[in-house]
Amino acid sequence: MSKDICQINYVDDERVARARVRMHDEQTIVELAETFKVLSEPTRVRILHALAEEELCVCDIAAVVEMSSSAVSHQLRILRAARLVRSRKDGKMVYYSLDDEHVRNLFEEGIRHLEEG
Amino acid sequence: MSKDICQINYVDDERVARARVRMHDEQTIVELAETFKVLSEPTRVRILHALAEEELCVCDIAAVVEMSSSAVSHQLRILRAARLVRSRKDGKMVYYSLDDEHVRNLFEEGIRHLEEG
DNA sequence: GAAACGATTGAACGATTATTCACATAAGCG
DNA sequence: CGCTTATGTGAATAATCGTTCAATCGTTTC
Repeated sequence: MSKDICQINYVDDERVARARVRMHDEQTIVELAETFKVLSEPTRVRILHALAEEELCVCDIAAVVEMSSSAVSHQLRILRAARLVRSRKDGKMVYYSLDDEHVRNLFEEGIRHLEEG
Repeated sequence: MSKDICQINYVDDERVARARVRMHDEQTIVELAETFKVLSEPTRVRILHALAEEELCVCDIAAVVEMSSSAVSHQLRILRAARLVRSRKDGKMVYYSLDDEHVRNLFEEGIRHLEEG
C-alpha cells in the first residue's frame, strides 16, 4: 500500500500543474493547520478572549471560563506551545497574556467571515 | 455533577469581572471555533490552497492533493457547509472555488504568525 | 520544618473525526 | 437503452483529543 492514490483520470492537466506549483511546501501546510487546530476549540477561544485586554493568572482564567484549573492548565500548555500566549511567573502565581497581535487579527477575520452571508 | 466548577479561590475579582464582561456570547465563540476547526486539517488546507487562484473539479483537486475522490468529496462537503467553498455544476463535473476573500486573509494572517518567531 | 496553595503533569475514559470501502446517483455516449 | 465516468454518501475502523482524577512540584507562610 499504496500507489493508486487517484484511479481516475483528471481532466485539466494544466490546471493541476498550476495548482501544484503554487502549493506551499508540506511543512508550511501542516504548521498552518496546527495553528488553526489550536484555535478550533471553544475552550481555548474563551481563554484567549479572556486574555484579550489584560493578563490573568491560571486561577482567574479558570473562574472566567468556569472550568477546573487542571483543565485550563492543559489548554494553556497547548496555547503556549503554539506561541499564542506568554507566561510570567510571580511567586506561586503564573500570569498569562496574549503573545502577539496575530491572534486578535485572526479572530476579527474569522468573525467577519461569520457575519457575511 | 457538578456545581464545584472551580474549587479554588480566584485572586483578582475585578479582573475576572472585566474579562467576563468583554467575553463574547457563547454562540459566537462556538461558531468561531467551528470555523477554525474546518481549517485545522492539512487536507482541507491543501484543498483550499489548490483553489486559491482558479476553480477546479473534484477529480483535479484529488490529483493535486494526491487523495481519492471519495476522501476529497467528504472534505469538500465540510468546506461547503462552512461556506468556505462554492460549487458550480457543468455536465457531470462539479467545479469548486473559494467562497470569499476571508479564507485568503485568514491564511495570510496565519502564515504571518508562523513567520514571526 | 510543616501545612497550604497555585500550578503542572500523567494516565484513563469518552467523544469526535478523517479515511477507506462499498455502493448509489447522475450525466454523457455508444 | 446499457456502459463508462464523475461525484456523493453511509457504515466502519483507527487515531486524535479534551476533560477528569490523582499525584507531584514550587513557593509562601506560620
